[in-house]
Amino acid sequence: MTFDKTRSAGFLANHMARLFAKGLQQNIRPLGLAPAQFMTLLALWEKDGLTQRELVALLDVEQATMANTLTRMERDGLIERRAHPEDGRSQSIHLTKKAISLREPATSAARAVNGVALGDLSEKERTTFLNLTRRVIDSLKQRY
Amino acid sequence: MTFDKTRSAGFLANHMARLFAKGLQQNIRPLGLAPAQFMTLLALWEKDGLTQRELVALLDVEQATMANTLTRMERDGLIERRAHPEDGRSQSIHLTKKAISLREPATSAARAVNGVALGDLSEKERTTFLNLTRRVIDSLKQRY
DNA sequence: TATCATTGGATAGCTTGCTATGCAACTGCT
DNA sequence: AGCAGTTGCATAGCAAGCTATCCAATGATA
Repeated sequence: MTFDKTRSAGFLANHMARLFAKGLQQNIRPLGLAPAQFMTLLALWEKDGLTQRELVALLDVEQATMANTLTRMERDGLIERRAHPEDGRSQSIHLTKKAISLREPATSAARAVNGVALGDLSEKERTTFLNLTRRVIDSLKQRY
Repeated sequence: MTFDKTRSAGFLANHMARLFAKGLQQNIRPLGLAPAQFMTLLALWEKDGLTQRELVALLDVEQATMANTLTRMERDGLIERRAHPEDGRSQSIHLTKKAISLREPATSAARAVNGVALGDLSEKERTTFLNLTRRVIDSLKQRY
């Protein structure tokens, strides 16, 4: 059995992301949220009324992915799509009261997951980990 | 705009994994492979004839996920499911000639992606990155 | 031995990602 | 003004992840 899962960065990245998603999902499911919805809310909590195009740029997902996520969020009463005053093609995305009220419980649930994940690392190691991860992301983004 | 994507480990993990998958997909698509199929092949190249249950344990995905991936791989002529000689419930998974012949090109394609991803890191930093990632995975696995 | 619990897989149904297309609204140019 | 290109979204269709269920084969035990 020479197959070593622990030596490929790609394999590890996939595994880690799945575990993060699993933890986050467990924690925010009681709130009626799914992980991608939470990520989208993170952006909208900071600045309500963004357009889909702006959300795509902020979260770095494909436009089609965002369109579908927004449709589910609208269905779940988290956002409203309003006609954009200046551009007939686009819409601005606005939070509902429900979505606004979820900010505190949802972000603290997410912080809990991050806490578990980094629980075994020292403060210095955490910083190193985040910095290295950012650099890997940058390298990948440049090429792909 | 206070929303800082670069400070949440979970957010970064998701982003990094998506970029890895994107790069891998670009590189192995010409071979007729998809990322999860490649991961599964990694295990089977090392040891042909594993059962689904063993693959689930090795790759740490849910049984249902693996069942579906195997179905697609069977459809694509990469594997065969054969009746297990000792247990009527299970089947052993065997590679086709096609799958065996893909080992070299596919693994070198994957190595190329890892190379790009870690391209900006020193040898020492790469080791550190992999070690920290493994520790994060361990912490998450213990709790979730 | 007959029953009950466990185990290996399959299936249904959902989210989130992707690529590929199509369409309508805007922009720029002549 | 009109046409061509660009841009913002929506939709279709697929892969891969998950949970929840179900079924059949095995195993354990009364």
